[in-house]
Amino acid sequence: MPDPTPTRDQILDASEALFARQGFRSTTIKEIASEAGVNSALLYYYFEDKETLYKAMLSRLIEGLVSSIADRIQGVTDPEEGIRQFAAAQAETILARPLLPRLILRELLDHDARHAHEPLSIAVGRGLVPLAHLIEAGQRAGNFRRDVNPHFAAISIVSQLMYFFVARPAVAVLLDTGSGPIPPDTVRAFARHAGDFAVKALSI
Amino acid sequence: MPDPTPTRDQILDASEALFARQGFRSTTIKEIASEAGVNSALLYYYFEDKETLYKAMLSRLIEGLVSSIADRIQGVTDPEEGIRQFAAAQAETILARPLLPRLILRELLDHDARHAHEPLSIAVGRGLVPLAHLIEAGQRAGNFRRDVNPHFAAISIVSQLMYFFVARPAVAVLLDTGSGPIPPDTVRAFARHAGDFAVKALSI
DNA sequence: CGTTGTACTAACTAATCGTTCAATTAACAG
DNA sequence: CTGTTAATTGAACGATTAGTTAGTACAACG
Repeated sequence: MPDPTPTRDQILDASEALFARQGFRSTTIKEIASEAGVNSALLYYYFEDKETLYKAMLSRLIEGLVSSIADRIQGVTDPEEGIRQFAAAQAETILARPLLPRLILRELLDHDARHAHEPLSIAVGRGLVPLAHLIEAGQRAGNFRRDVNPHFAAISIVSQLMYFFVARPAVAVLLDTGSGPIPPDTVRAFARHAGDFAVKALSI
Repeated sequence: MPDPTPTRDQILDASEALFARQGFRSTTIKEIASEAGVNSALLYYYFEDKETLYKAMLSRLIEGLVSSIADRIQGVTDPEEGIRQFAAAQAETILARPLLPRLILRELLDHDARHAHEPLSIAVGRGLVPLAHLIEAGQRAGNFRRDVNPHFAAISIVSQLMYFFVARPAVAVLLDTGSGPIPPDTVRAFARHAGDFAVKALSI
């Protein structure tokens, strides 16, 4: 991990936005350079090639990501409260960086492509572990049903908000929202629903 | 919708597989032609250009899709049973055509790109409507909690299996499955879990 | 047999895009 | 100022790829 410089960060910011919106292959070096306000040759001064730039961008992303949500449920002892917190934290993380779900889903979809970056898939998978532990704790405490696979349940919980954002065009049809981004109030309402949905599904 | 011919269908089959795995931009005309066993210029005999081919492939997909899952819950009167049937139908549909979720998610992600095809997003959104109706029926009948938004709940239900498939690399990390496709038994087990999860979340 | 239309192909064109490189400017130490 | 290194650029190269064109094979039909 090389030292961050202002220009280098501008390039990473630009590539994050464009890769999220358009994907790896549809995003050109010149587009990124233009968005970052620099000459396209400069990207090769800071990064070896397009793929390296992409992976550097994902690495920077992972650092801030894994901690952000997992930390939020670290101190929580009550499993029910932990699940609600998790959903809320997921929603706030995404609201703060709306491009995140698209970036992650694209990476998962392109996992077997040449430019893929295993660490992200692994990080996403590992991000589910504390959630599964929380559910197991609830089962041991007698609050949650024991006939539920904690791993499956963890997937069910994260899937809701992920899909909600990524399937925005379809969700907009159903909710009759406009074509722009989904209003933050609606997002928070859905996050409360998702937490509630999971807690009710798990509780005895 | 032009008359289907064997060669035309071969081309559509090949493009479906390749677009699902690699996305629109990463898939070349020659690749599709090679997979279909024909010369690349022949694609321009049957289709105007790459984008038209892509849209034709999606149109063919939608026809068989919307009916397939929606029909399955058409005759069902018991809402609880309907939700379980929906999850099972979703799983069987995907098991029969494993490329479906990736194709749909890619299209949703690329919705604002040039090659996008609104009809699919609309079809996916509309596919949720009968599910929402089922939940409303359950609420009226007094079986389901009334403090749940039926639209939100419909999203929660479909999201589970969608994410389960699309996030395969991350799911594999959590479940400690290998790198290949997830075993059908595991898929069906998750589908049962998803139906159960939803029913328990909704029931009073 | 000649004509006509359909299915199909090899070879080419034009444009795009990742990448390189020589040259220019900015930063700054002595 | 001067020399040295780091940061930045314009212009070009080479590879890839969507799309075109001109033509061939062949069946149907008169």
